[in-house]
Amino acid sequence: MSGLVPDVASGNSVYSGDHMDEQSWKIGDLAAATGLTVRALHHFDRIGLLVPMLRTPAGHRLYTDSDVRRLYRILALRQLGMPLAHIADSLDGDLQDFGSAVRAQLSHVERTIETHRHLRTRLTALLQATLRATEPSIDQLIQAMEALVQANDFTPKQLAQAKRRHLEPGFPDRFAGWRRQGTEIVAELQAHIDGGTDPADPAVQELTRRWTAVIRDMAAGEPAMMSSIYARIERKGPEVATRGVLTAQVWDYLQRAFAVGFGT
Amino acid sequence: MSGLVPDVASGNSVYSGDHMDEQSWKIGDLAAATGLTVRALHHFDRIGLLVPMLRTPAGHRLYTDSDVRRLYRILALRQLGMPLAHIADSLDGDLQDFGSAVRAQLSHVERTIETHRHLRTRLTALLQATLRATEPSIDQLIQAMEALVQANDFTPKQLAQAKRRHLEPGFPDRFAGWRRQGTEIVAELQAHIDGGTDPADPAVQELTRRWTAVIRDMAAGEPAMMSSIYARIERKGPEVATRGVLTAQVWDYLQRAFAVGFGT
DNA sequence: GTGCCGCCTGACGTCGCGTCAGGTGCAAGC
DNA sequence: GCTTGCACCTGACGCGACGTCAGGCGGCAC
Repeated sequence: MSGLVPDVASGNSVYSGDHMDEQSWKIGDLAAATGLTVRALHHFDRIGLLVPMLRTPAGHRLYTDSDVRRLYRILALRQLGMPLAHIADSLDGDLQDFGSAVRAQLSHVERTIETHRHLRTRLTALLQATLRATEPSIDQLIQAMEALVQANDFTPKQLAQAKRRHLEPGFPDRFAGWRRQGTEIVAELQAHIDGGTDPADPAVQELTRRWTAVIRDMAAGEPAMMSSIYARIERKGPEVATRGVLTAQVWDYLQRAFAVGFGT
Repeated sequence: MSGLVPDVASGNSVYSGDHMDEQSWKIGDLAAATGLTVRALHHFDRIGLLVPMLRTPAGHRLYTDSDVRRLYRILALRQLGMPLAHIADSLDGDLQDFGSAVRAQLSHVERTIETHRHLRTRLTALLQATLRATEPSIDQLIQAMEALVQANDFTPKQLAQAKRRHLEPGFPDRFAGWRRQGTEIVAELQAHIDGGTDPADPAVQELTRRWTAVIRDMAAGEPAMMSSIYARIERKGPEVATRGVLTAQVWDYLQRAFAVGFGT
């Protein structure tokens, strides 16, 4: 990018017509200098975003100094993820347009981040619920997915089963055990966050496995139930759904660690 | 969604041909029940994702029970943001395919989140640098954008000016003042984070304004310099770039607050 | 003259549909 | 039997930012 100067020495870029002294770039040189493709510059030309001021008699595009300056601005705005049409409006319009275009882009980016955060939650939950369970059958998969998609937290069947388990002898002790283990894991994760540990670190990955084991135990090994638990966390928020065990910060970190772990 | 049962009572959905007892849905009913459009179901048919098993003599599509079950699975996977082609592969293939498709989707989502976080940083930085400064000229805009795009932190000109300012009398005091104010603002933001305050809250918005004022003061009001500061934060990370004043968590919160503030 | 590289234009494909346009099926009211 | 109106059909274009041919021309080295 910083080497974007006219290639006068080689003579390649200078149109040796009437205006010997005017600097101009051929499309290939400009593409190489900016890292764009020739096709992209063709495209910019076609849509009127960057129409080169000169052509050779043979019809070859020649980009002048002012064209290159405009291209600079285009690339800067493109780096912000702005649509080319908005870039054209901004460059041809006034500052007012520019401000609103940037704001529109910002709110769009913000929405994208939010929706993808939810997607990530659902994806990690699904992997959690199925792929590490013993022999995940198609039916279990479907149930897990449906649990994720459903609007309410738990199905009547799940509630009935939960009630039965609730009445089993020793249940309160097991429940207290889950809380204790969860709190421990969260505390260790928080320590890693404060220490700046990478989520891919083996110690963190081990913590994710311990976390999964606790949840799986709570769900009695049923993927659909595990999905429901994660769906509940997503909808109610980590603090409410886990009654204070999990914080938003740790939950985000945990998911990043999951994502890394599954990626390998 | 939960009301997805064949509309037998009205008789609308039953093909009264040879198989009176077979339940089937017409495309409009199915669309209404699932919240999809008829066009989307046409599309699924066209690409082979969901081809209804029956047609009336007139060529109208009739979706059977098994078609509806398949549609359920399709929608569940679509909720995960998966491309339709991958959905088809997953449903027609084995569990292995499914697992890798989910993992691929997860890593894709993770990348999207990361890139959009960077975009958000650049956008807020640009708004910070230009739109609240006094009369942001086109040249200032361009400079601010270039500062954001450039690979190195500060331009030689900026470094020279910084050195001059460094030697001014009273500079160490002003510098200490910026640090103190920054630390205060960060502490208050952290309190809001812990308290679960919405980033749109007026108190938080006021803190963003105070933050901007400090940065603007540091940059001597020059948009390009402000951009460079934010670019530095993005590249080096908040902790390193601010030498411990700003944490990653507060930085994220601050940007969300910016996004909300500019959106209004 | 010939070969090669760079340039040109035009057109199709991507992804997930939305949105017409033009035609048919089917039930109800006249 | 005829019209009205709604649901359905197929086919085609559009979006966004280009990638990827296909077919042909320009210019330079040998």
